[in-house]
Amino acid sequence: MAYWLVKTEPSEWSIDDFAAEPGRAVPWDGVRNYQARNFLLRMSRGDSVLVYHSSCRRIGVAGIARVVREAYPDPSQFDGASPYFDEKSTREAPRWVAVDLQFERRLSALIPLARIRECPGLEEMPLVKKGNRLSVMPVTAGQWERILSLEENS
DNA sequence: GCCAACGTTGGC
DNA sequence: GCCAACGTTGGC
Repeated sequence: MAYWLVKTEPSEWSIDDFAAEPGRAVPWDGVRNYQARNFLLRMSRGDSVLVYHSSCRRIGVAGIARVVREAYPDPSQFDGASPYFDEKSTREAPRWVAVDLQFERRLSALIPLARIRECPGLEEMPLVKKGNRLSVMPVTAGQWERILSLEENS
């Protein structure tokens, strides 16, 4: 059992969208960064995922999802009508993968990025490092515990 | 809207 | 293989 964090712009897909269809396996597609892709490849069914809202008014961790399908070729890379189309990708050798995530729960209150920055023990998260742009990242068990303790203290 | 930081591209 | 130019990310 491993822990992860994924970023999403809530205007595209938010924790509310997850909550609206709690039983659905939601394809987490459109990841077009090799480092992030490599983390998707390492996800296992049953892993827990923090859902983080970025580029919005209330930035922070909003909820938790679960991996329900491990990495498979991201269909959007073959779709000429998709913004995620990649002309250099082939079905024989796909470049990009998706996983499926399922809603687990909302946090009782969103944990703002500023609080995560302040929290001792979370300094090493790529999320809070200067210039970070990684949209899929691993979370250690200790970091997971600390983040969820911020939920209790809110 | 601004801008720093980063990844990718492409000429050489 | 280097590196400048460019486009994108993402907090503020």
